[in-house]
Amino acid sequence: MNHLSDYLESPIRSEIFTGISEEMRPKIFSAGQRRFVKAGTTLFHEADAARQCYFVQKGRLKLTKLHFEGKEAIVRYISPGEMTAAVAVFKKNTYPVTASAVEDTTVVGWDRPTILKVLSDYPTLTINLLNGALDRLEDMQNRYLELCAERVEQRIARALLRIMRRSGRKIDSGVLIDFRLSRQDLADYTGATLYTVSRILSTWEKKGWLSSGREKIVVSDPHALVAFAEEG
Amino acid sequence: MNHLSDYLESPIRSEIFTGISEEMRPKIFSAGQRRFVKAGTTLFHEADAARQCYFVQKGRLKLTKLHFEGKEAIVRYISPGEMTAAVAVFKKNTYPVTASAVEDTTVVGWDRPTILKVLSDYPTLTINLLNGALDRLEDMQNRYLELCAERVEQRIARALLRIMRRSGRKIDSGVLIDFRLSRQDLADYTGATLYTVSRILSTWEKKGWLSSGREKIVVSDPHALVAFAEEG
DNA sequence: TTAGTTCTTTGCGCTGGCGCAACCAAGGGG
DNA sequence: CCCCTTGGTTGCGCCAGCGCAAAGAACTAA
Repeated sequence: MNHLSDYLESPIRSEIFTGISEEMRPKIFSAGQRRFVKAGTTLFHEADAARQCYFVQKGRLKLTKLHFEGKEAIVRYISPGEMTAAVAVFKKNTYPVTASAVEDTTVVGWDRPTILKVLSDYPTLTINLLNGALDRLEDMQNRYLELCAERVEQRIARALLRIMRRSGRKIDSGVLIDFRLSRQDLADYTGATLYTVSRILSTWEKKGWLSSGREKIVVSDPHALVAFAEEG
Repeated sequence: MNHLSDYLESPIRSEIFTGISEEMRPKIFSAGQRRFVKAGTTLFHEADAARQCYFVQKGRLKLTKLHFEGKEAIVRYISPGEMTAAVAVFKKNTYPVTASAVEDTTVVGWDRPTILKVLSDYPTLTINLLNGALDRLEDMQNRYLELCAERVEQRIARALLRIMRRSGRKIDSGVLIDFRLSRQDLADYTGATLYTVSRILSTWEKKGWLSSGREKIVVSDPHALVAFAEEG
């Protein structure tokens, strides 16, 4: 028997602070600036000069890349406890993505001189950052392979599972994805279109695998989705 | 007037050793083991325990990921002066990709304890590794966006340009891609099929943009390719 | 409550690109 | 030199998924 909670990750996983004692963390945070990002607004824009890197305390960020006409791809969602824009620390570059808040979000931001100081005080942090970058690289490579090798239906199944694992909340009827996620978002995340996503979710709803509303999805049978994603 | 050489990168770019004095480099190399990888053979396999990371001295590696039935995706080509499998250093993980030699290749490999020692002796190296990982992440994100937003023709154009920039050699008739690159390889690199790639290269050959033979491509009009890739 | 906006659903027709099949061309080993 | 393997080309049919259009549903502001 499979339990719904088997499909969820532990709520907050600040791998970034692994090896840093609890007492030190407030000191690190106080070196940065806390900032509130209202739902729907933008924290930083792709191609802007990268001045700060951020830690998400509460809420959720959406990282997107825009293609020159119209289409956008969702690169990743950032949950509480994760960092983003590490690029701002090490490269005198521009942001490679746009970060916007899916819901009201609070972040802590450090500018380059500050974070460099912090990193030299706590060398473990550099290693943790590198680990994070390697994780994201691997994740991206996996999604790239899926995009090459699988058809839309499978990719959507995987996307739902991936998002569910990181941002799912168990409720009576199944696992609720606990932020606003539209058909368009899922399409941008999987390289499909809004129409196709809508049609596929409809079929799955009829099969009883999930139930969905406006910008809301509850996965009621994750196991069926997994089976579907794995099968040929 | 555009010169062909405008489209090429400088031949060897060991960003990994930026900030490390020339005298030190032999010491770092001698801490590792030199290894010869015959064309067509495999240096390491996806999912094997990651024991060593590698620096390519000569030749060329192909990094691929295999999907469970059949299809494979080319994640990246590694040219002389670049490192790969940094994951072996920091994570007690498995390799996320397979590395095979496209041509006869020599690498230097370090196992975890050795490279950790080296890194603590030369802290700049850690930063350089992180920089490299961030570059590759960005590259992957770009290709992901392209795969979502563009059609095959454009992706193939971009792929050719990308490969040409890193591995092109100027000859009389244009820029020669200086390793064996089959239609299948290009297809695996762009998420297309062998047939489609073949058809597209044929059309471009008729237009005079390139000339190609068995596992060989010479781009004679890079500018036309750029224009094609950029246009809608 | 109403009007306006934003998100979703679904029918329908179209097409980019896949993939088979059959054939051609270039190496390479003996 | 010939044979055999490996890679490339091209015609043909097919279908997954796109994208328009039009209607419906849910939220929002006034």
